[in-house]
Amino acid sequence: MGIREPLGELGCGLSHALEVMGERWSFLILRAAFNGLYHFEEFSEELGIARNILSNRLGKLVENGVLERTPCETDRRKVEYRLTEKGLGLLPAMLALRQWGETYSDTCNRDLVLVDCRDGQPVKQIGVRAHDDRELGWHELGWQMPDKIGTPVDRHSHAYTKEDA
Amino acid sequence: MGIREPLGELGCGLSHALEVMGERWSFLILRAAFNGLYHFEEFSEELGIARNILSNRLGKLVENGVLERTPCETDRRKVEYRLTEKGLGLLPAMLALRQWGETYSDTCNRDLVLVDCRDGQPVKQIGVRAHDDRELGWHELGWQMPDKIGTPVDRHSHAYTKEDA
DNA sequence: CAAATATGGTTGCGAATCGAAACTTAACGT
DNA sequence: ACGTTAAGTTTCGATTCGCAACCATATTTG
Repeated sequence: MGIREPLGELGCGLSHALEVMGERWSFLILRAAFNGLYHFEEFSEELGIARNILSNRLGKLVENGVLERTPCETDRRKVEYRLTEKGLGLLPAMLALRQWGETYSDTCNRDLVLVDCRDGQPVKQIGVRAHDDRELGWHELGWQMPDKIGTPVDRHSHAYTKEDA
Repeated sequence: MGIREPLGELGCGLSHALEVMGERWSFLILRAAFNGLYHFEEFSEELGIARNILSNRLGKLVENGVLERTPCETDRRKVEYRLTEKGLGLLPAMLALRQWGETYSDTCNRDLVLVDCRDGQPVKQIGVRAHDDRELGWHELGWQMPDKIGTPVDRHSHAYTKEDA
């Protein structure tokens, strides 16, 4: 029956990431946190999310170490949700998603550009880089076992199968 | 009532990306597609996802231009789902998520490393880069209006508010 | 050709999750 | 003391999910 298998059994880090961030609203809450929102009511108002869901998601993000929950010193009704280091580590993933969305949506808002605040120049499109900084496409990539690193991979010689994972 | 507001009203490209990829399983289907799976039964077996949900997700991914659905030439019972250019464009986002998951999960599988298949060297950690390739953290970034690009941004001089968006 | 099998779904139904609004609890502010 | 604000919790109906069974078509087998 409808019991949700944790998804974490699917092996790779992606599954873990999705367990933490894969629910509706999680990424938008994160975006709001990146944009400097701290309080429950701020998230609620900004996102228009139902309060019970917001409560649940914030709890889960805290539980998973993405946000830190601290009662406010000056006003003890308030609670502050702040990004942890782990949460900040999601910036590349979030930005990559955003850039992808911007590239392929014709309706989304492009009024603000993410820039290097030192010089005001836009950041680069996020991509996959080799150790020597070359940009790599999917066809230039392959999976290798940790003990065989450094051995070139004959990509596309075989399709992916369970045995590979 | 539980009617799902499209989320797309939240402005930026992230909302659009989440509308396309934000549902449970979507990213794992994509990962499977990147790993060379083409057919309904392959996805079904690999992921253990319910068939109706798989059908629905594949349909949505096709509808959104991430996958292309083509009946197989040689066996017309079969259907091939292949990544489009738009779908391939999700590689950085997916990899960033995976890397994040690997960094912060202690249980996930690290038996395979993504490498540059030319030389077998692992790819770099995905990050945000300035136009001159410096790596940037969140505190070095700011939002700028398109017509003011090139003007340094005084980050953190003000918190994010609705007016900024 | 008929029957069996493979592939890619669709349908029905119960369980889990989501969403909106009302309610609760505790802390300020005056 | 009284109203207000902040952060949730509860309630309840709507939606979605997961499982199993069923269906439609194409291919293989006898």
